[in-house]
Amino acid sequence: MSSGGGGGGGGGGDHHGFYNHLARGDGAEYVFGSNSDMLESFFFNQPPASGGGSRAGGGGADELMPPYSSSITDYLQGFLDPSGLARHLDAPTVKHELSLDVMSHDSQGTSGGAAGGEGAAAQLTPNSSVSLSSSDREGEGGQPPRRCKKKAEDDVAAAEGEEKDQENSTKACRNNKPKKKAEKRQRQPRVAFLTKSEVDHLEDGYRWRKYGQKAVKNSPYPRSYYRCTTPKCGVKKRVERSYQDPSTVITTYEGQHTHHSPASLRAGGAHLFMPTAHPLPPHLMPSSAAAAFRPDLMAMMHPNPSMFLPSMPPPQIPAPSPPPPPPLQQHHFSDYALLQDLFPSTMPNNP
DNA sequence: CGCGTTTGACCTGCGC
DNA sequence: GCGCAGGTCAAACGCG
Repeated sequence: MSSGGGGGGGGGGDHHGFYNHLARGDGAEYVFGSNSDMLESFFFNQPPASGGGSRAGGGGADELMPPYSSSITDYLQGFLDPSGLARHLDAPTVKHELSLDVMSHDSQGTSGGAAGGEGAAAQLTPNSSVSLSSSDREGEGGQPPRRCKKKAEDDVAAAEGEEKDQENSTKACRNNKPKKKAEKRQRQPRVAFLTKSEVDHLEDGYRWRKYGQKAVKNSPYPRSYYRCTTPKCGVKKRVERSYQDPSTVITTYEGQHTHHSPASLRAGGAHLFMPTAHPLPPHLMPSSAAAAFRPDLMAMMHPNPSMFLPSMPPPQIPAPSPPPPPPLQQHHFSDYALLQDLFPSTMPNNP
């Protein structure tokens, strides 16, 4: 509904390279990346299935990892859902993935973010400093107190044509809602993905229920809010389209699943799926980790002309002597340019 | 009928 | 304190 499906297309531009940016001050931020060009890069930078097999290599990433290695590992272990990966790869609308951004939020991140992709954009500054919080105001599966029902009142009011009474009763009811002022709203760590896709809601192996949609300031594309439908699982995700690059979908996950992916269970892949709770879609894992686990699937992820957007430069047909992969730093810079392009308000001019 | 989406209203936090 | 914008709720609605 919302976005007219990738129609905007255009702005794509040069979206090569990958992100492996990690930053920490008092908080954590990770930006992994993935696209067709960077698959090899992941291989270059990290041994498959090594302890941090899922880490993004290169740069100063490694030295930044230790404090968060467990979290990252947990996240990325969760990526290893072959069924989800396979299904994702089967989806014709998904062109390729651009990045994932593991971020943590405290209450500061809940509002007032940068215009446009707040979730992802607000955390893309390399020097950002956000505390890692693992609690949520809704607690483990605990929903906030529900508001009183309004329907009965509405019906009665409508029947009697007493709009004022309805309004009063509604407001009075809301006033009865206990307000937890002392408990500051806290967020669970978030993970944002930038995904090249024509569809907003990407299949990720979990079942989601949409519970809201909001217009995003300075963006023609609305933001959709989803919640995991599994009982006691409070994982949420937000899906929005980048207004700078309409072909890019920003998916932000919040919380950790307390269950396996239904898709992985159906596909009999549970044995491959690490039991670690995590919020991330299995198909959005760093490619090297995927390859380490499923080399067969990895082959599917290599550049394929049919998987490129019109705006994407045509894939290089391997010449008899294929050119060596570009230096890693080159990826870094092109990626940073992309991030600047996507989130100009949050990216410093120079890395 | 069950489940998921749509949509308007309301809540909440933050900046000015 | 006020206004704005993000986030959430829940009735209404649609679909299989």
